Amino acid sequence: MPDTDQPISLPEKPALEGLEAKWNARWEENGTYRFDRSRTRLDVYSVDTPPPTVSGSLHIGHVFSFTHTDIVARFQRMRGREVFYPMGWDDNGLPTERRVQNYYGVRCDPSLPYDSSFQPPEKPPKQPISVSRPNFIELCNRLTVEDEKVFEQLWRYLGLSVDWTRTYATIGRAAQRVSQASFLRLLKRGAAYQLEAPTLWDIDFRTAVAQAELEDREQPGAYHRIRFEIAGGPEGGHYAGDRFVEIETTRPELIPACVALVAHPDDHRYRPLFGRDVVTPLFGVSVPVKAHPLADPEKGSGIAMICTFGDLTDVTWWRELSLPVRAVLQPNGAFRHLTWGGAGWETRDAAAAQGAYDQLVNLSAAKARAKVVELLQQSGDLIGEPKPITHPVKFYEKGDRPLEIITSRQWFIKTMEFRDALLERGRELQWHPEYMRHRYDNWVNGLAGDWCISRQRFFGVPFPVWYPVTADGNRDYAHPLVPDESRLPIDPSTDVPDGYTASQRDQPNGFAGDPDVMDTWATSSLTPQVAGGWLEDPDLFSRVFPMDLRPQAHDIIRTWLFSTVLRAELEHQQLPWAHAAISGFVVDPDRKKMSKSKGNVITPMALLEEHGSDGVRYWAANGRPGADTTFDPGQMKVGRRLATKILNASRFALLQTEPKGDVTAPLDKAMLLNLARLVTFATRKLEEYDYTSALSEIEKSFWNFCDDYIELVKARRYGDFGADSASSANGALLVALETYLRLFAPYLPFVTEEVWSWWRSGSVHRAPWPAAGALEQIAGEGAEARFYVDAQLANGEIRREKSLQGMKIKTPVNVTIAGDTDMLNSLRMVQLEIGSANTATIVFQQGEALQVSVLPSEEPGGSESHP
RNA sequence: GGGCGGUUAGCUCAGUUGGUAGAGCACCGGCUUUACACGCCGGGUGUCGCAGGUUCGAGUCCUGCACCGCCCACCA
Repeated sequence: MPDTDQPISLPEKPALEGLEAKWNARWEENGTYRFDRSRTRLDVYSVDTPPPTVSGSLHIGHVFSFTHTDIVARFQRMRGREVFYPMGWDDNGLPTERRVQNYYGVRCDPSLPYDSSFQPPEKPPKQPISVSRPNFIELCNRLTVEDEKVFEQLWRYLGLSVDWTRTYATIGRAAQRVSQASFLRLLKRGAAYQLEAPTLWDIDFRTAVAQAELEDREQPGAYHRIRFEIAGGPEGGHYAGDRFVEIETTRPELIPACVALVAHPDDHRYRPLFGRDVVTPLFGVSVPVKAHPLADPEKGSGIAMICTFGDLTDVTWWRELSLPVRAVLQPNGAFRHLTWGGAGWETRDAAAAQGAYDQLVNLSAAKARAKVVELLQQSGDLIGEPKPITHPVKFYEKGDRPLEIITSRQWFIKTMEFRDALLERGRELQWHPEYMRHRYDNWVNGLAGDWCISRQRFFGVPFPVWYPVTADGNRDYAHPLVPDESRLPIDPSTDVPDGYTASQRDQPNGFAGDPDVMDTWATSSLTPQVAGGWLEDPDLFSRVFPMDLRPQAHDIIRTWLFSTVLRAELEHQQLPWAHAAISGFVVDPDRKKMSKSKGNVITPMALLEEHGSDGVRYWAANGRPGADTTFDPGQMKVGRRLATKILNASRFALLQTEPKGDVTAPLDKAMLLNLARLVTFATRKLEEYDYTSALSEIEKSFWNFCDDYIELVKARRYGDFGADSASSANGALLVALETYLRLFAPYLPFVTEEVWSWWRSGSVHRAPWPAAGALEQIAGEGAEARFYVDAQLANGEIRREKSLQGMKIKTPVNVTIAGDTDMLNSLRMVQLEIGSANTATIVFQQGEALQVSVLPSEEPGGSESHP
């Protein structure tokens, strides 16, 4: 029997308004969600929270998926696990960099020393001020702190049961320290390395990008059919008598970068040419014709031009066929100056080549293409007209122009040699839903190279290395200088390596800092280590790692999820978490992903204020793991109605609690048995991360409880049939109320806490999750679930008949119920309640199926329904 | 090109191991029932994407196809 362990205090007219503010204040005051670090790993349930990007704004999709995590966290907390639920802010990376530049009117110049007295002007100046990287980071911290306050306010209002003393930022000290230390350890073990190699390059951001950040976009282009002269004239094979071989390309501007032609080894058309040279049009460079199985005889003319570099296939061919490099593009995407005729640029006519090439210098790829086409037409080397096509082109996901491939020095983390281990980890991980595993497998199987983690940007975690500068002023990349781990985090643009003085920076026989920063994912791939205090607090780390849950969206499986698995494999040789719960997107009614602009039109806060946090959470809870869910204010209204119903039903249950005693009435016992079944079902579903199925059953059961059980038990509860049956009803009502409040608590934290406070001390969110066994015990001997089920069935039939006959609920009636022996035996146990609820006099009749007939009676009903 | 998911009432979605199609919303009718009009009672609505197959029986299993969405792919 639940105790009203404090005097019951019921509001006259309970309402949902203001519950968010009221309870957030109490939860904060009482430390309701504070993590108790004295608990051991087995008792802990730890969550690797996704840090939202702070430079944008939170949208409805965030509210959606973060609610899912919170439901799971609250459930686990009530199950007795100590929940480690931190919150991170992703303020590291390009988006913040751009925002800070515009907001303060500054530009980062990593060559400048730190200026501790620097203050940005009131208004951003027209001419941006150059500041050092540490100054820049200070400004980023200053601005993001403001944004993070707004985010935290929204999360609190939504009711996330986060421990707000445990926040971290991806640009914060802890994250930098962890990122740098992990990097240094990888470097020491040879799992991180530096390489000068062709790299995917964004010409606008002027930085390398990783495979995971690519996306294909359909772009208009054209096949250009171009002839190459066969060196040494016509001879043999298919090409007997031909002076030329024709290729097709979408990038004719790269002819000056051409290093070979390639065809499939089995392609009989081109076999005679293998081993021979051809001459590039316009530039007169002799290049070999090579054979390689990647060449597709079906594509174009079946023979392709290899340039350094037009696409990733070029890189493969270049590497596997050991071809030279002829680089023509600069980091900004424009053609560079170069002199023809020298080493590597041999041509049979240097003057002609120079004359053609000089017309391309400083042009973008698109403009150079038009110019080359013009030149090819003049020279007669373009065969026919270009054929327009649309084809997929690789872009940086945040970029506006196609990526180029440019040779540069970059840091990599080894991934290719761990591919099998990573696939195995993917199998070990428990995915929710299961099928999301395929995305991971797909990605790992498709990995094309090691992970490029360096970015030629400023606002990120710096690489904690310097290079010795030789006597002749060159950097000695082969022997990087690294700090001791205890010095971390460091910024090599201002900090000085051990054994050197600041005056030796960039001097002969001195040192130079690595200018690059790490990719955002190189830091956020370490969120379990950052949040769990890997280096700062090993004791804490041992209590929370490996974590239980990684919640995230499916679009970043290839980035965040994959890279976190990789880092944990490299660092700890184990999975970073046991479960991954993948949430879907919020889509608008046209099945399109909700755009940011749309999300901004309906701000999350406005939704929460209109429908209440519990209402919005209810809608979110209807989105199963992995399923895209339609934005639907209608569901939020339904959720709000449910919350209101909980207020009112609870008020009814608590309005009169005396006399209160053991549960003895068959209907009451049966109701509790059914509740026990619900608890069993909901618990199983929640353990399986199927919070949606659990909620829908809890909700269905609760509405039945309100509309059927409460109506059936009302007269008895008011004392119409004596104190004993009233005390059973009161006892059962309180048990049921307590159970429903706990079942709803993970979903509707505000209304359940409010009602809990009317009659119980402490927080419902720290109360134990209901146990089916306890309910069965209260129901006791002789309880049978079907009494409740049959009572609802018969009650429904009588209501329907009365409604169809146009009667009022209170119209007295004579009811004949026919049914088989079992049914009649069952209904006799609840005859009193069915009769009183319908003002009916009931007669039973042996029959086959349940059949109910209703006739109006002359006398006031009810009295004759006494047993 | 490869993979994954979806296609069930006007809308949003459930349909557990194959056994006569469900819920909510919306809509319509009725109800001042002392917890609740943010309520209560009742009502109609479906060739379960298409075509085959297995089975006594298929929304559910198998095969193929179509459409929608997403992921991946070396894109000359």
